[in-house]
Amino acid sequence: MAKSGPAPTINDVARIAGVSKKTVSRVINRSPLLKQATREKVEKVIAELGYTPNPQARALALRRNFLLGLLHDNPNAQTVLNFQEGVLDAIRDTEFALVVRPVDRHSPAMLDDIRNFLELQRLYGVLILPPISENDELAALCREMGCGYVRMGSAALDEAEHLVQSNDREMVEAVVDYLVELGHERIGLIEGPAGFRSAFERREGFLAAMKRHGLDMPSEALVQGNYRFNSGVEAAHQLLSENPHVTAIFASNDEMAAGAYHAARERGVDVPNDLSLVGFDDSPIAAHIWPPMTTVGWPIREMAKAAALKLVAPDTAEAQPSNFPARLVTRNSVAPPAKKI
Amino acid sequence: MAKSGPAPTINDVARIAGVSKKTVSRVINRSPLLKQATREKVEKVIAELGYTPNPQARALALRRNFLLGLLHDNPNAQTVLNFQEGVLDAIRDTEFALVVRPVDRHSPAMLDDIRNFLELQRLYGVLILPPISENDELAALCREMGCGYVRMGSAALDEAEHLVQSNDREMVEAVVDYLVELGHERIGLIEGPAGFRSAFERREGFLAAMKRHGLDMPSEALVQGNYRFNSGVEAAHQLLSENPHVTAIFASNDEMAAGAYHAARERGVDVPNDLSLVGFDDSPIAAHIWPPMTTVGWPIREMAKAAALKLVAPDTAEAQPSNFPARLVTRNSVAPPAKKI
DNA sequence: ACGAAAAAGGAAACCGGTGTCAAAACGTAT
DNA sequence: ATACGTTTTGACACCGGTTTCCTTTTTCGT
Repeated sequence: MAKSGPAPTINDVARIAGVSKKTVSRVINRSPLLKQATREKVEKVIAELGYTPNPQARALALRRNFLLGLLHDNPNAQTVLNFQEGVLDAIRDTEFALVVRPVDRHSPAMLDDIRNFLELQRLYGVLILPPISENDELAALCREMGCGYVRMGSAALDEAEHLVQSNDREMVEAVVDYLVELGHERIGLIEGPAGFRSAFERREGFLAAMKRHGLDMPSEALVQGNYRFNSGVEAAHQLLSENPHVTAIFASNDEMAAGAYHAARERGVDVPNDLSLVGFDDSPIAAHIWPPMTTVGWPIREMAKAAALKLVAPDTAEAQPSNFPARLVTRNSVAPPAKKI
Repeated sequence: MAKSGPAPTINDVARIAGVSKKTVSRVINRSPLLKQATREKVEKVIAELGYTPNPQARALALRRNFLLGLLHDNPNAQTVLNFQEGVLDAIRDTEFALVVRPVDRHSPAMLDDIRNFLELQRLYGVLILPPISENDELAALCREMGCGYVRMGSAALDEAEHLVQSNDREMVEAVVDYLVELGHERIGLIEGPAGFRSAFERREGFLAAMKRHGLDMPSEALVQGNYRFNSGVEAAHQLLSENPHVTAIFASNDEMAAGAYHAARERGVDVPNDLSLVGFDDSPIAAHIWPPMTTVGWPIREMAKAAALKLVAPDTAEAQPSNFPARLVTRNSVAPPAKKI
């Protein structure tokens, strides 16, 4: 294998193999109309030279590149990283690569930034993670710029072609069913921030299930957080102050649920004996906090893989589902409610 | 602004502005030898057309692209993500983009995988995160392939040009000093896995400080973990069983320290009154666990930015330090040792 | 053995930029 | 007006692939 010096090009291969560029190109692209002997001759030279096609030249000639983008503004690092790994699962051993782009949801220039980014890089397509995946203007921008896109979301945000969906609402209903089955009747909700579709879905699932069970849901039992740890602390304090008879709290994500643990401990409330807690996302903190937290896990890595395949191999991805089932991860933060005094 | 259709090319701009391609190219590249009037004329057309140079064509002509790679195999998601953000800080508003590549340290094919990746993508340069940044073969591979690289590390792994370093050893010494100052004398160590330079540095710092203070360090007070939560649980159990008089434990990272919390709770040992715990990394779990954990934080985002600048703007990066100071983050997992019975 | 169809391979143009080098335009001194 | 040195600008080749279109070779039926 040739070590250093300028990398061999298709011309070098063609010259040494005694064929034309086009023939080499045919070998690379597995064109079927090649004589076996020719193919082998060229392949031998390719192997000897350690030739690899120049991706930039290829991209220019093909008028498309092999870059997938990941747009995210996700408060949960583990989620983002798992997603990256899932995408890599899909594109490993292909010529695609994944470029990441954290964005600032709160910046008024966000859309312009992304437009610049897309213009500059001319990506093959982008994958969009919640919560910004819920931004319809962003999707419109992608369409306008002719950039493929797939959105992850907890609702039917877009056509199946552009969507990989989890069923948050259903899962939250399952959480409530589980708590009710254990005997809980006064259940508090720490919901996520306004404007987040996932927060909306999770709240609606919660309220629907409470209603279905004929349980009372006073407005003081619903407090809003912002998906971050600290807001969970505050929300839990408020909820428990205003509503001391609550025996269980569902928080819209694990960070806030962990905040609720924190608040409970500050108040001397024992989890799970005095108060059951359930989170959502199955992020690492859920497993590492004490006692380990019952939560809802969604198969993010598989979803990421499906999303990437929708872009790079839409034909096979049709076989890939758009809707993914989450599952309840039962650990030790839930117990039957304490007996009334 | 032109909306759809094929993107305008340099030829379109040249034709409409009535100049040659080369002149347009000069405008784009801010060549100083252009008449002001010409420049303005061309700029006007560029603005009207919404023209952006095709990055692939540029990359081909310049024989280099504008892609930075991030190679990592990091157990800590938050660290990786912070690093990504730091790199983005450096390359925002430039034409560079960041492509990520998680690798599997345990795969025997790791180096081949990375070689393929580098050959395929022909990146401008790569940033390498610990622990794989400690792999010298990987650095040699980058050099061999003519790919720029910068390694993050907790020791002098490479020349300054290729290195951004944290001073783990010093910081662990500071941790021990802090504990000793509070009165601790029997301090346990949960070290990281063999083969990790950071684990080595942290252990050496620990042992050096203990020796400096003239403190005894029985071999049972040193237990090895693998940087993961569960190993912290086991290590702490072992350590506390074999060495019940220990009043403080330093764990080589926060995950393992969190595991030690877990073990302490299982044993009915109160943190911090019966046992002080200190971690390393200042990952989110340190702030979210109860009681909040004292740990060592390093300025990963700034380090990432410096690392990226070393690749894309080495002249300015010379001004960027290679060595970054960490700092002790004191929270509530440390207290003076309980009085002897 | 012959002709026609099919298969295989090559020449040249093209993708959209940049580098080289010479020509054109300009300014100034003669 | 002419000559000359500087700025500005353009023509053309090139980066390393792919595509189009056409020629050459092979295969095969009769």
